[in-house]
Amino acid sequence: MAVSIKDVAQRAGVSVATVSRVFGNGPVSPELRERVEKAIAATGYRPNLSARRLRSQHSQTIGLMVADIRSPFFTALSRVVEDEAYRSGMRVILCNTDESADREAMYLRLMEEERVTGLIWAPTRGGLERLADDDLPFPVVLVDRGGPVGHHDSVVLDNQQATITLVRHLHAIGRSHIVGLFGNTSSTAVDRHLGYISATASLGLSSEAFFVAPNAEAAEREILKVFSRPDRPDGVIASSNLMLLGVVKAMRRLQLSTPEDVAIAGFDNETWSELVGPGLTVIEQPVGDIGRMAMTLLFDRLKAPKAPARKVMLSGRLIVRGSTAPVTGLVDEPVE
Amino acid sequence: MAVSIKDVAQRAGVSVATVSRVFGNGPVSPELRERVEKAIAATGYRPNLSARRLRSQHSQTIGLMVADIRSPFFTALSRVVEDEAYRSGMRVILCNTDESADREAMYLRLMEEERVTGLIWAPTRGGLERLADDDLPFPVVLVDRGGPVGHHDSVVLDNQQATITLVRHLHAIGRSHIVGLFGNTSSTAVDRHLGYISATASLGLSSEAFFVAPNAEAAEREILKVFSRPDRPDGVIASSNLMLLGVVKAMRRLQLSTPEDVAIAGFDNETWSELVGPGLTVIEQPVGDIGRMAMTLLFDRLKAPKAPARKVMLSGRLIVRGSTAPVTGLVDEPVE
DNA sequence: GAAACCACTGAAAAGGATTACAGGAAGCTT
DNA sequence: AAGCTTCCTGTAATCCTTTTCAGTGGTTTC
Repeated sequence: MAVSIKDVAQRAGVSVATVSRVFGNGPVSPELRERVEKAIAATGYRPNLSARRLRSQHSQTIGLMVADIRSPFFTALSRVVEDEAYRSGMRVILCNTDESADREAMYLRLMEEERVTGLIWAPTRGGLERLADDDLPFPVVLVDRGGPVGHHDSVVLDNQQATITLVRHLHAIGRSHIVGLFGNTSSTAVDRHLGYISATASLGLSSEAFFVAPNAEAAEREILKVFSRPDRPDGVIASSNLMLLGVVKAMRRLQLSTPEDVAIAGFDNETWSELVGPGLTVIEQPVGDIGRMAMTLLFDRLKAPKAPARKVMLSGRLIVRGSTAPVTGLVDEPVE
Repeated sequence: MAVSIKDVAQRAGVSVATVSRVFGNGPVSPELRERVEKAIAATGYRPNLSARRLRSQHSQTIGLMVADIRSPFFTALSRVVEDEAYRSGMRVILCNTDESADREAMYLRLMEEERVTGLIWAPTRGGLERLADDDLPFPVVLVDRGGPVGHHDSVVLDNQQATITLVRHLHAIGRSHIVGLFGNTSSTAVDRHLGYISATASLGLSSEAFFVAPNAEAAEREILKVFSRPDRPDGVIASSNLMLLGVVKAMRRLQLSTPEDVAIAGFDNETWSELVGPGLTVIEQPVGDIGRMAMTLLFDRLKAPKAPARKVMLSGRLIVRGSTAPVTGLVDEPVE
């Protein structure tokens, strides 16, 4: 049996309340405090967090639910959230939903059982819909994927604007047949698609969007299919990091060169983004700010449960690299 | 106040013991079971895990301590560990130590307070040393970084052999001046360095190793320094994924081409490894197997606390890509 | 028909902390 | 010197479950 607060109290010749107060910074005379601290050191006592949580009725735990921690954006996000949490003496429970609504539901139940203080969640579209009905016993901050501002706080990239920026950029370097490749599970893709539609329309460009599972393999397959048609696009915008990699792979497979034959761009900046092919043009998400803002929204919500929901949109930053470098002699200009 | 087991019992007209037994699959008559289940559904009751853990004296929680979840190997590892854990009804507490012994110590204390069932840990060299003294109240499985088989189970790549494979491969494509770049915090780097020494020696090659912080920036700086000297190496082996990216960056900066001027190779295969530069030659670690084996060792250890410690070594797989493609006309052969 | 057994069920005792409450000693005020 | 604070300290209740133990009623066995 592990040493409990009772053993420490006995050894220090004080009551358990006093030992507890030494931990909780309650009023304890210097003399007793020292005796207790000695007893703690001697016994190697460690407070039992389950007991503490049960009695004090707060778990000091927040949940983090994402599709897959291996997706670079979520990797970075989780690191920020964990750091912020530990800094405030909180613990994080991480769940990978794999974009499955069933797993989301299962993990939501787990969150309830853990009595989490709050949840930071990048929901699927299905999960988002269900969330409207369910009312959960803890505050939820949606992250990365928000939907319209409704019952819950959220912090997302300004996806629409970011995609408009990408389309405009491709247009500016002389591309006119730009296809969009989007994920088929998240609201993020919906917003980015909206931006794509709006930008192509306002520039008088053709508009053609494809929705696939948000991973490299599906993206590669789809692009291979699209590019097997006679009228080849000269630009591709991919809605995520991994999908962009799929596009690059497809280009290799088709022996098309970037940016000469096709200019490509996407989302999320990583260490390797500048090293893939001629360097990938991307919208960099301020993932640190997103994570910290999510935590801030969560803590604010805990203080003011009734305050109106807030939706925070952060802007992305366009990083231009070789994959969208201007190519002279393209399109109308005759090649020498 | 949330609904507790008492409320459910009352509503179902049974004792709390019966409700508890419904969850624990104890003996309950079909009739009562149904009444209880109805009451659970009606009240939306969720068992309180803190109370359960306190009473039943097992936390169903395992700790996972790694340097940084953003390091690709650890990202993948954490995903495997989480999956396996949830499959067995366990939860995972993830900690990022940033290679700091202080943070390791701090998180070890946290693990004790959480009463974790066991810990999977990629320790720093300092942490490994301290571990010999400390005796922790839960089993520890070392992963990725093992040191000599001592008091604890471990599962690691056969780092020495893997590095020998890399050196031999570079030699086989005609490189003779191969430098090694290793991390300065982990035992992994020590083992890889050993392999490097042994391979270069047995092949009669020069041997020159550099130890830096295990990230892209430090690696890039070091390589820039090394390559500013008159006698330029024609091969580089980097001890991790991120360091290899640093090497690639340095090559770009120096305007050296790969593999013509310098062949480079490293560790860990990622989605983007084949897309960086001409494709990166790497040793792929069986990270899925490593994670699952770690869990297996942990569970075995729980069953047999006194059994002798086991050290499992798994072999890596060499994936040859463009960064070490044979170049005709190199070295001795005259260029036409 | 008594004994043994079986399958359930409930009352009550943990499990290890926090915290409301009350008490005691010392220091101040009047 | 009585009365009031102030500052510590200890007692005991409480958080929500699981689990032991002691039935209870019914069935089988001899």
